[in-house]
Amino acid sequence: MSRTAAAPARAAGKTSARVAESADHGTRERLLDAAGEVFADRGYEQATIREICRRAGANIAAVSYHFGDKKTLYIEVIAFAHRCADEYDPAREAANAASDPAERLRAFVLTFMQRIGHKGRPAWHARLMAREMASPGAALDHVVRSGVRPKFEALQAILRRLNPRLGERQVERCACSIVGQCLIYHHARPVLARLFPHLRLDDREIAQIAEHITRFSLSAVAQAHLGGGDRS
Amino acid sequence: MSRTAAAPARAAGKTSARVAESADHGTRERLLDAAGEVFADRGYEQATIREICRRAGANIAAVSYHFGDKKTLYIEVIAFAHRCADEYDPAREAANAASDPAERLRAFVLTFMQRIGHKGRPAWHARLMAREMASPGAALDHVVRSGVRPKFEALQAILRRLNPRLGERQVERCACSIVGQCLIYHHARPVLARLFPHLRLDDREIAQIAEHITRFSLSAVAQAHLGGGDRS
DNA sequence: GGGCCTATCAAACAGGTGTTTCAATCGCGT
DNA sequence: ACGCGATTGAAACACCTGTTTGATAGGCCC
Repeated sequence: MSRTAAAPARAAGKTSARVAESADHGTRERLLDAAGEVFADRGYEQATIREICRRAGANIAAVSYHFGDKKTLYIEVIAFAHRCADEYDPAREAANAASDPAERLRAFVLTFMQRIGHKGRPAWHARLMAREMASPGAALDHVVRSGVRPKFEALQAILRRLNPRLGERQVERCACSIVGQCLIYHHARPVLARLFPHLRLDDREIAQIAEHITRFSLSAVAQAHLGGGDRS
Repeated sequence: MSRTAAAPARAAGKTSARVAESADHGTRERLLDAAGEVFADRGYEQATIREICRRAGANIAAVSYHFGDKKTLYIEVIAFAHRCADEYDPAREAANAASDPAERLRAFVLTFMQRIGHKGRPAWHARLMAREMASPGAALDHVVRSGVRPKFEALQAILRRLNPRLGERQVERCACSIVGQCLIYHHARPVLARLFPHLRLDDREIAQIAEHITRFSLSAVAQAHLGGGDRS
């Protein structure tokens, strides 16, 4: 019942090697793009295949045909977002690889905040990640493994260089503190908008907030006696 | 169509003044309790009336009868959670009213973290609030006005006493930084669980994390030159 | 041109949702 | 005991969800 032939969905993904740029480029990619936006806006459960297909100008059966499943579509959207993010990142990241740790932290926070804040068109990548972090979906493991963990370890490396006296648990908790400071502007945006009506979160303000978070965290990390727990 | 008589739901809410403790105490309150838990766990859209009624041991029509609507039930659950939280709080808060600001911050963070972390039975209040903060539902305005804003202003008062040289915007951003550090352990719990398998978030660890956040923030707030933006 | 695979379409399907309906039951005042 | 309102019960309603179906074109190679 659930798996009749399983051929069409796989066929589109495997055998269309040379058609991937002519015929497939139309619906399949348009579907990925629309799905990313809808998933980022509404969340996995709340997003409907019908709206995705409507935005992509495709038929309702297109998702079933090209991806076979809503869950599979979601996973491939995550992977697609990942590919897009990866080819946008390494330039900036490599450039700051050699600079001093404080500058690296500043760049890390600024990049994070910019990705979160931008409401612009092709910016559902970060929103999707944040959404997936908040409510675990089908692709959480994949997102964590290849998206979140690398960033987190990069941040932890920066922290260790900033203050070599920090224990491993302290490094982890400082990383959580920094990421948490950034994420609240995404997770609690509606609340913050009501609390602080003057909040606008445009480019200038995002840069200011990133600078605040950077200095806030630099001051804190510089303190050696952050302890309280085990030093592991 | 949508509103036939509207009598039964209102009748239960208004005319049952003296029955509110005998007959109503059974289903209505049991419904509120179950709904709070389900709403906190699954979120508004994902929570089903059938599961709420099943947990409350009530019929499917009970919600429609006692509250008339799923949205109305949700709003009353928020109000109910608020009532419960208010009668649990002022004791602790008043006790620390006179102590020094650093101790007040420590108490604030610890209370916040305990409420967030506890998975225990009657602890869906904070989880509900956090859930509502992340995804704005029907009762967001009410939650912010009477639930979040007072806490936030209390925190800002503490910060002003900690460092009187802070500008107003800086106070706001420091408050966001502190709340953000706490909230990540709730919003991103599944991710953190995968990133740090050793994380257990029991009472002892929550106390340690609260202590970390407190010291982290105290070090940062103590720095005078946090600027970067306007001083407003 | 004739088959054959790929892609799209409208329509329908099974399942789950919030809500309503109407009969049956309970509790209590008279 | 009776009657009446408040409350509960099982079934049905209309709607929306993801998924499947069978038909219909379109391109491509032999």
